[in-house]
Amino acid sequence: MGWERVRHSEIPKGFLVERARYAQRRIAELVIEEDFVGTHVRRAAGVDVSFRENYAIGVAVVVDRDTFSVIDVSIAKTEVRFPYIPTLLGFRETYPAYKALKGLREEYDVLFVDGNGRLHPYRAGFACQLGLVIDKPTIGVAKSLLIGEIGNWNNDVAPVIYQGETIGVALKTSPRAKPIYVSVGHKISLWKAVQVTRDFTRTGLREPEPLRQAHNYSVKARREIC
DNA sequence: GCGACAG
DNA sequence: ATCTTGTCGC
Repeated sequence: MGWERVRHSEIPKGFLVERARYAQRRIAELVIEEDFVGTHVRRAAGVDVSFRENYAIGVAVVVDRDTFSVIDVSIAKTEVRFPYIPTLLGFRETYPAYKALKGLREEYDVLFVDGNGRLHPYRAGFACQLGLVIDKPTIGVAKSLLIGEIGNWNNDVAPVIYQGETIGVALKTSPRAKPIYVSVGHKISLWKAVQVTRDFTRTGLREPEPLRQAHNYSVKARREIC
């Protein structure tokens, strides 16, 4: 390492990228890739964050697996405190996402996060950061590839390899759509994460329902609350 | 050094 | 992510 150029202008005073990397190395050590989810995953939460002017709107929902219905919604508004910088997404979105999740009244077995988990240059993406804070099984789902190369497809799945290691999976949930990228956030194995993602994705739709719903509510909330 | 780069 | 209307197609 040694060099790191990052958009400097919008970074808050006192924030050192070097310290963020230190935190990420620590996060990477703390993440657990073993399954803490039971065989029956009945409820999943999903979080999404949208922005408007200098505000971030975090939305969390809980979805029932059998009916795909939304049984709880929580919305939180915070001030934006950090710019968007690839590989540092967690420092921008963890706080609003956390606040939204804390507002949920219903329980959930697993959490879906809109962004990568271990599929990150330091193996410490947004989903890992949030997963550790929430301390629940967490799955990262990104809509485009941040790093790595896609290996051989086996039906609808392909490993995402980075530095010789499979740290994510490309998943074609819908035949025509581009794949989504699944990776471990916390307390779950990669393969269980893929299975649960499948279980919560409605046929014909690209994203798992908790994330789709969280995003929908997030778009609505942005114009009603701001 | 160049280019790429989750949301 | 956000700024934005209609429009082509299943």
